Amino acid sequence: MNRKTKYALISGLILFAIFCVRWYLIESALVPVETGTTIITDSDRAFFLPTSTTNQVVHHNTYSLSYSERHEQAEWVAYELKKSHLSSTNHKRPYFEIDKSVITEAAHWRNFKNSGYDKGHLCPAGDRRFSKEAHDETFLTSNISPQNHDFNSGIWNRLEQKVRYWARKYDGVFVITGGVLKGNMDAIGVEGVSVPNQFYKVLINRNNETTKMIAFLMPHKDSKKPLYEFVVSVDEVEALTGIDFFPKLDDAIEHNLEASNSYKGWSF
DNA sequence: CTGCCGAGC
DNA sequence: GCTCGGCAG
Repeated sequence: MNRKTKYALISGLILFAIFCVRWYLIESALVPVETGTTIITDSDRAFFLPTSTTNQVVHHNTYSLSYSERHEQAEWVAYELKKSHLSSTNHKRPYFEIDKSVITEAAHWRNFKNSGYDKGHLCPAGDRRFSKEAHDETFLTSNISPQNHDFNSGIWNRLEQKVRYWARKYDGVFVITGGVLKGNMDAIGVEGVSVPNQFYKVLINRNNETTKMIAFLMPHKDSKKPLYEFVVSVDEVEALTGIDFFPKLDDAIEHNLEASNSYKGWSF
């Protein structure tokens, strides 16, 4: 073996080793990775983004998410719902696609086939009707969680409609939503997508001088109860999920608002 | 609105 | 495999 070949071989091995180590670090969530189709710079979305407990954040054009490889779904999905986003345009529902921006590989929709669970949107298609691109972007498997159909089309749907109502009434809200990926959960499909026992939504609205927030925590089952009975403090959702919701918000404001479970200022 | 599924190509 | 259209909560 000549010198040149030896050099090529060794440098190849080193590069391969680096690749393996990097992959291991990403897979075990030891280093943060940030990927996606867009770069968030200076916007409300960048400001209101929660922390990631899984170290894997993906930015799409109209929403961001933190992916949990272990549970094969997002631990949160975050997006702005502006008043101007609200639209009655109908789009054809496309097929769900695997989110290629998820490095550890997002789940295949086949996991949901015959599972008895809906492919429940986290960022609802109904919130992204202002363009075909935005609408289709919600049909990624990184944006869905297994949901009981009665829950999805029932109380969860009612909550999503309430969010649209507030977006119109209060000139936009920022939404963070997901399943609580804790405790003993059922799992579906070959890849074992976890079925959350609870789902949450955290909303914030900032207008001129005032900032207000509200959080909901719901058991994964349908209910006829009024929505306000599911209001909790943001602190409670944080304690449950380990997610820090508004790390960039002024500490004093953050502390007060997150401790409150009052829904004053949010009309039902 | 939220979805699923079967027929037909 | 994909698309259309019907059906259900």
